[in-house]
Amino acid sequence: MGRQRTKPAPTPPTTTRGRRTRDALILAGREVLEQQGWSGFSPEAVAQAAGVSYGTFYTYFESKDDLLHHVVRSVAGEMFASSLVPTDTVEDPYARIVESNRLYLRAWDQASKVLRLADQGGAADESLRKMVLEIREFYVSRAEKGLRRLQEEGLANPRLNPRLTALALGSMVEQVAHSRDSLDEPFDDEMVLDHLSRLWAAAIGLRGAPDEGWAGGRG
Amino acid sequence: MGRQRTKPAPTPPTTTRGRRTRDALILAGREVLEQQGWSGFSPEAVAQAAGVSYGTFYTYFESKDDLLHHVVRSVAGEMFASSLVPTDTVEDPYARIVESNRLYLRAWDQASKVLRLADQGGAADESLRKMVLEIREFYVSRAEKGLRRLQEEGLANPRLNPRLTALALGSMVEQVAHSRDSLDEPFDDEMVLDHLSRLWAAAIGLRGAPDEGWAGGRG
Amino acid sequence: MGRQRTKPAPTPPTTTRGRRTRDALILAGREVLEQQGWSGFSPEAVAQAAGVSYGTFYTYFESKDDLLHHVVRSVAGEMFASSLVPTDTVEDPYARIVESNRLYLRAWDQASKVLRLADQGGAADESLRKMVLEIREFYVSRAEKGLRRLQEEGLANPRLNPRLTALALGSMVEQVAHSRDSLDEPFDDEMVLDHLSRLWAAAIGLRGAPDEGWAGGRG
Amino acid sequence: MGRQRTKPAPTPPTTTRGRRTRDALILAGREVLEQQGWSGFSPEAVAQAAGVSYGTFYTYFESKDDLLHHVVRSVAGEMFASSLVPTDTVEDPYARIVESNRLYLRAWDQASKVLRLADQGGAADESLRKMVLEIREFYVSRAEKGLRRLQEEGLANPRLNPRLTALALGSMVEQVAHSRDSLDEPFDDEMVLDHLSRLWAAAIGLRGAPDEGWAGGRG
DNA sequence: GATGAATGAGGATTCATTCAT
DNA sequence: AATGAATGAATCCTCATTCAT
Repeated sequence: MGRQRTKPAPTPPTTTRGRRTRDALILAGREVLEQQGWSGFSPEAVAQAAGVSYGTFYTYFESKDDLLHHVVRSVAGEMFASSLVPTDTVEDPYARIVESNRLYLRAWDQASKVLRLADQGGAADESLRKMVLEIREFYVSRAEKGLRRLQEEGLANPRLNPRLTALALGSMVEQVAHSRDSLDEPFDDEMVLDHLSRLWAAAIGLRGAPDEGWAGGRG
Repeated sequence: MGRQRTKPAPTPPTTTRGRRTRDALILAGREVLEQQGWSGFSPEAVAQAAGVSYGTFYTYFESKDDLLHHVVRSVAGEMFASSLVPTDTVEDPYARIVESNRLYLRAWDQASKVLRLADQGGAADESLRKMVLEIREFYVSRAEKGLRRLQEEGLANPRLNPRLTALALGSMVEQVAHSRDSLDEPFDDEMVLDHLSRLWAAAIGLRGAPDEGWAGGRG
Repeated sequence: MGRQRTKPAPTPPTTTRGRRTRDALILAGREVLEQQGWSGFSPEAVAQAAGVSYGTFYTYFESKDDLLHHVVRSVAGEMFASSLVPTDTVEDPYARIVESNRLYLRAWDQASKVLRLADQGGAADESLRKMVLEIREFYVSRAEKGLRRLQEEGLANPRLNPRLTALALGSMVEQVAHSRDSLDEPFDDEMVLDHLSRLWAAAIGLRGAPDEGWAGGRG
Repeated sequence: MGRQRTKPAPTPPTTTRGRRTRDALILAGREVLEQQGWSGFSPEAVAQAAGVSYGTFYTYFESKDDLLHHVVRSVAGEMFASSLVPTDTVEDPYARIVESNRLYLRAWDQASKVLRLADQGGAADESLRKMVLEIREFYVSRAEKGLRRLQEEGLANPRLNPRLTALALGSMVEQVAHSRDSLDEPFDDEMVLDHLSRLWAAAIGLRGAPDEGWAGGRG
């Protein structure tokens, strides 16, 4: 008797004002998450940070988790967008590594807080974890392809497993990006980028890398 | 003059039975944390996992946070303990890198879940974050010293900043240890250890490393 | 730097409905306290007495103690308000004593339960005790001034310390007001008021008091 | 089938050691109550104050309330004991008032904290309230008898209701005894006793009282 | 759409009391 | 008789979500 009353899933806003409020909430959610972590991430705090009242939150989002998804998706989207910069035009392999790392470093710098949180999941949410894995996969497989090509061209150590190597070196960049702001140490951006790139190049035995045969020739 | 009604911080158990219960709670806390994350980490769940009633929880710990501290401290203690294995007896530099990585990898494998959670802090607890940083620092500075010595002996690339390099390569190992179990991929332990060590050695330009002059001589 | 995660002190209600609910809770708190004492004074009981759910309690009060403060403040406010009745228009000193006592008696009658409880403090709360002391002080110092004037006019025994005397006689009235309802005895209001006033007047040796030279002459 | 298992009501201790422990607990209970009020009055706190372990508490007392009864009974007993000092030997009525007040004041000084607490009852315990009333009654009826005799002898105002008057003046003394230590003011014991007695005497119109016809004769 | 008051299930904590040693 | 660990019902409080205006 009577229709099953499910919660009226918030519809996308139709007015400009609605869209603006919605975007403000997503942005505020991200900020709260970055600055206060899980413990501060409440609908109330987010609404307040966005400058709207508590009730408005539920005008746009089904639940707290719903907002979280939108936040993560937004961050992920940003990462993908930033990675679309074409690096293939660069000819020099080492320069390409530097550019890749620059992008990866910058992207993780922005996103690491939110993505790490998503990785461990408030409610052990599988779909969030997946999203994070997809992002990693995107970068890792790009690095893997790059390495494989270099190996084929005889410019990199062919004895390395491209997948595992890409994973390890990507891990290096990601973790440095993340832990950098926990440090007291004053490594400036360029120095970090320079070292990561040189370590990366040397690790894969890149021909023509800056540190190749660092002592001016081998024995 | 206003008397301070502080909660009487639980005293350490005096009997054997007490100590056993307490230890069981810490262990159970760790297991719950590893298996269920924040969301499952409740005094009740921990007490149940330890096979005691939840009232007993408060016989030994002031609060949920108090237990968390003890869990983290215990994990940290384990990491330090495992690192005390003397590697200095090994003569060959590359073998030493392998051994170091084996230990680090194994240690993080055990501890990474708890430590990552602590890093992001349930209650944004500063002291927990510090504990995690201390652990990292311990390993990083050990790697730093090792690298510095190799540089002095002319066995590693002297143009690398030892601190930053140690940080980056340590990050690589830590992050691989952590992300390994999120992966579908079947890289076995020895293969991972082998690659990480070779990448590490190549990255610092170690003389006599397995991949040195990987193509049997440079063009 | 360690961010302080303080509970967001409930904001005063902005709407009429809110204010009504809040007031109802304070009133209910007082009733519960009067009728059931400490042991019945729970957020749940108060909310129920106010006809709202217990969650609502925390919309307006930080804690049980917070409500207690508001209740006491409200009672205290009432006492002060009731004391603002001008008695200075009355010319006859004895009539003035009677009026003062009538007010004091009535005020304590209303308030004594709550104030006694506050005096002994659920949480040994210093600020509550202070509030009670302030109320006493208000009445005592008023009586003190009255007595001093009578002494100056030669209408009261000048050998009495005005402060100590006011304290003692005020104590008499307060304690009678309080203990009256513990008694089985059927002293009606007017009789009590009459006796207290006559005792008071006689105690300070008021000229022209009802019982002055009670036997129609000494000697 | 088997006896009804009621809790084995603690038997009075048989050994000297047992009696000593028991007494220590009652004394400790009183001290805790005086110093910390209800909120601090826990079996654990009492046991600790008595220097025994928590469990021992229940060797001697059925429950927390049981101890409370014993404490109150002990305080009451002390009050009664102190009142047994014979004052009837004193001939001068005013001197007798002074002596009575001295005893009452001293007795309440000791006992007021505990008795006030008992009066309001942790668990609204009727029997405790009764005990307090009995104590008051004891003193009040004694004062009442004294007043009645004085009235019969033509030494006090016969128009006063002896019962109500005794109640009021007893209230004065009791309340002053209680509130004295809340005060900042430095009224010394003798001064307080002196004023209370003179106010009392004047209030009942005692012939031959110190302040009778304070101005050296009436109109 | 927006608001903020209201809701109550769920989680943390206390503490009087019991029990095994 | 003494000890102190163990128990769990009762209590305080939180916070995601709903609702009346």
